[in-house]
Amino acid sequence: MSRCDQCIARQLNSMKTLTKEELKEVAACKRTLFYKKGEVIFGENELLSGVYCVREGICKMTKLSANGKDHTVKLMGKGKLIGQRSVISEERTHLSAVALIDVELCYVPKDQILDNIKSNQEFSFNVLQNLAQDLREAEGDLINMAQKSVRQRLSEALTYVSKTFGETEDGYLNVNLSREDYASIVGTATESAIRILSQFKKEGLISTSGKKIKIEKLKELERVE
Amino acid sequence: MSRCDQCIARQLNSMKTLTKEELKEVAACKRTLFYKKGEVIFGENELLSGVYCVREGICKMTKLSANGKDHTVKLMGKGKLIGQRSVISEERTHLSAVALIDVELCYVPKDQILDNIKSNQEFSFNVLQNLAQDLREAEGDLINMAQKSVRQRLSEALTYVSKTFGETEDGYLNVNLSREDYASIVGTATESAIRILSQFKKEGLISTSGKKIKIEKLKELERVE
DNA sequence: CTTATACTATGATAATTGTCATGTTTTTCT
DNA sequence: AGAAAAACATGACAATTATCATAGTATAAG
Repeated sequence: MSRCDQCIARQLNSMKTLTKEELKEVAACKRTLFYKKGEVIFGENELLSGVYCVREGICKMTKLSANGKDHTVKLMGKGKLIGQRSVISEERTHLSAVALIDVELCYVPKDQILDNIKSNQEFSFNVLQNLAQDLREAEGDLINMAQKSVRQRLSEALTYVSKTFGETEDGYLNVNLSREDYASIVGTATESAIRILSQFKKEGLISTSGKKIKIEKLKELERVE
Repeated sequence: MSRCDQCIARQLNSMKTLTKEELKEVAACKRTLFYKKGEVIFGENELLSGVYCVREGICKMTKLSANGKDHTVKLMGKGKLIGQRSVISEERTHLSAVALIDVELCYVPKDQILDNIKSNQEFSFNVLQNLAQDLREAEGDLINMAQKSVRQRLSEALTYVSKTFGETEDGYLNVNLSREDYASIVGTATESAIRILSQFKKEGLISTSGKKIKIEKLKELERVE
């Protein structure tokens, strides 16, 4: 049982507004969990008894479709709280959470979260603002899906991964997702994602080395139509 | 300046948790507004100084796309609070609000809302739950957009309108949207929406009289692929 | 009532995207 | 290192959806 007050991940979400006392309580009841790439944290339609704070790594939130493929609704990196929505609305999960790469998570029982929402006004308002932000992003994604081509969406996925998870010294994306992962994020067939990445390569917008991707011309990639 | 405590619309949202005293304050500062079909309540990228509660009618929340068409993200019927997200996250609007049919709205200054969020814990938690619910719906819509065909999405739009806004005695939808409205909701070209509605007619799933639509075989319409 | 305007309808065609098949390359495991 | 598995790549073709053109129909305004 480690302390929470110096956790970097905590600084990135609503828990930054908790008092020292409240943090001690969280630290006392939390558990640290490790999942390997591909492991399932929870599935669809489950009842959660707590939320998971991403300390290290990235999870994907996915929904299985009728045809057996799954769509990645969003990626959760360091500091993101997984399961918050379900816990707050007291509903079953409608997405599953899967480790996209190896992850370290802190599990916090839901009562700990709900109690703080009821007692700490600053915390509560911060959660509210975060949810509002999430809602804005979800609506933005919806509009992108409705109005933009696969090509545009894939170019945005690449720049998103670059900006959110960074690049190595030699310019490659820090996180190496498979073509299938990209297809699932963009909402297209894996072959289509592969084809368009090949186009981007031919056009000099990106280059690859194995499954590693380097963005060569960011400005032009962002202007793709 | 009318009273709020007996307003039906209020019962449908977080304001149902306000105390009599708080409601009096809201009643004292609110203004009732009327917009005709097609009139704009606010545009994209605006700063809002309050929220709008739908007392009567329906508004659509839309986003203009690069090609000049706009996409309808959601419909706001009786009791829905418009602008709540922007006010809470203290950001500019990213959608515009337009009267889909004639509407009557109550405008409530944002301080009135924010003050109640800070002082009334029950209200605050209710707003939180509503936002969580909205987020769930937005993610659901995103997945539908990614995974379902235009035909499926249109059939869902029809059943949604039927269930949400009801039907007349003779079975026609209470709200008569244009084909263009449906296209905007479904995220397709107007011609495609028209074509598919024609197919539905031929298949006996719906019938029409002028622009009025009647769902003939709900179960089968819901099973459309 | 009639004329203008907006909405609905449908055909023809093009563009985008998905599916299936097949082969190559890369990674992983022993 | 070598075999097996997974991921990547690409062609051929099918299905879906968008776009353009054109015409009919309903609705509102004068």
